[in-house]
Amino acid sequence: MTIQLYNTLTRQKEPFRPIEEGKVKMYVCGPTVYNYIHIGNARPAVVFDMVRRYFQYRGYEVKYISNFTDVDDKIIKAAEEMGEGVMEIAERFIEAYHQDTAALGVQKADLHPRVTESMPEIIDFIDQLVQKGYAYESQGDVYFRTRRFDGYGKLSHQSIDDLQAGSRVEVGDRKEDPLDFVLWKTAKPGEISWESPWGEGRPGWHIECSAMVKKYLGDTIDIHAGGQDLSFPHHENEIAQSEALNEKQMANYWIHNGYINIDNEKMSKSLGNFILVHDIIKEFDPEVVRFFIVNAHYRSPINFSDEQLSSAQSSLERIKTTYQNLKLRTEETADLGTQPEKWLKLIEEHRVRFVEGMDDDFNSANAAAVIFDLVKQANIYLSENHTNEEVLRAFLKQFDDMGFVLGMNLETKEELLDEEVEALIEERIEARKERNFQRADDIREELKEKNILLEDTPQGTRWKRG
RNA sequence: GGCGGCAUAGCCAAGUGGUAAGGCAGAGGUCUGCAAAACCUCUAUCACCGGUUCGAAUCCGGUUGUCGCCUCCA
Repeated sequence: MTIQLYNTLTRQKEPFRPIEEGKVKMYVCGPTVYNYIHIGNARPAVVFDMVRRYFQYRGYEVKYISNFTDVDDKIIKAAEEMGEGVMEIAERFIEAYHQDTAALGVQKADLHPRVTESMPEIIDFIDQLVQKGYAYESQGDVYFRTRRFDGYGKLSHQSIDDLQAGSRVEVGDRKEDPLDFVLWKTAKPGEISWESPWGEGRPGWHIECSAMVKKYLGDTIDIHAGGQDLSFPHHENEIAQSEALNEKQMANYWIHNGYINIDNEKMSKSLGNFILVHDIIKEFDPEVVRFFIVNAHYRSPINFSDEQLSSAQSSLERIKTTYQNLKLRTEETADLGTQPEKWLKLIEEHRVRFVEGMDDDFNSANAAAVIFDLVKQANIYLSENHTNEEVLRAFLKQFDDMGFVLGMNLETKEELLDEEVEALIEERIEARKERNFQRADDIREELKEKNILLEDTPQGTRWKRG
């Protein structure tokens, strides 16, 4: 089976065929760093991390690049408001980005190139477009001649005339045509700027990705990804720039994640209805947030609410409890289970179903359903008196693999309890042996107030944090 | 105005031609000293109308609702 993925370019699912056997070159548009990231920004980070993990799981070598836009109008504005330098602001929020995404289980990209570190390539890119007649200088700005590029609109499936008919296309008096977009902006006095053949200035927003993709991954890459709102105009413009210059298809597959909504409306910085990852992880475990995101298909819009997160929390708890119980049982089981073959076969069937789910355009919602099915089977198995170590390990291995792909670490950190609590648990075990249930219940109640929940299982008393 | 998505149980969410995955919540039962966890059982004909088909949530046409893109945005 090959992996099928929905290509925005063709609007259909296509089998994935890499440019180079066994390898995936992938570029994901990263954030403009002038604030903490919100949940909407977190979604592409999480889902494309999952895509990357799945390719890894399937044995591909993935080269994954994600940029930082560290100079642009919004950062300049933020810098003015906060009375800080542009570079300082960017640096601070890049650091915060790494912290927040790491909390969400996102692996770092192989490279996180920044605009300010790619200036020679960007300038060179623009220069070549000018030489080829695809761009022109106008009072220190440089614009792309949109109509010159034949395929314009092929990603967003809009005809160039429809776009022009849209009333919102900005008409700049420096432009030859309202559809033209800026590649290089001349600097206002005092603004951060770089030298160029067209004077002091800085890059327009779209050119950076074209330049970085070319520099780090080449003229044609396998997958270019980003949020749905980037498909137009950002990705459309990237295609125009790159393909005008390179005369090769920029990316074979374009994939876009759906929005995160609040009260059914798109979460966005400009609407102001956003929730920062930074804040939400004070309330919910970051892995709950990740599970919530991964539990829906990446192209579907999802509504964000505390209620939904609580639901995700309970769901995740179910998986973890079973995983824990499997672990516990391996420590004390003997190899005397009956019919191990039957169970090993069943686990294998779940493995196959999981792969089928993920192969189908990274359908993690279906993949998650497989996990829950396996949880149920594991629970049934655990209720048997005799278990077999090989089977238990096979269950654990399968959960580990699926957890890796979805980015969930099912292992709980070994936490130590303080001596006082330790002693109370011991006392309670004794009390129960003596059938002094009153005392046992009192202790359980007392520990509950300390957020430590006790569970009496056939294998003994277990505790967990509430 | 142009283009596109979505509409499945109380909530969330898969399913794109053969009679509705999974999770959360709820009800009943089993197990347990009790509780927790777990297991078993129960809860939908898929917005509406019409068409194609032996057969449609799934295809086609229309209606309604809703969201989004066409402007910075993940």
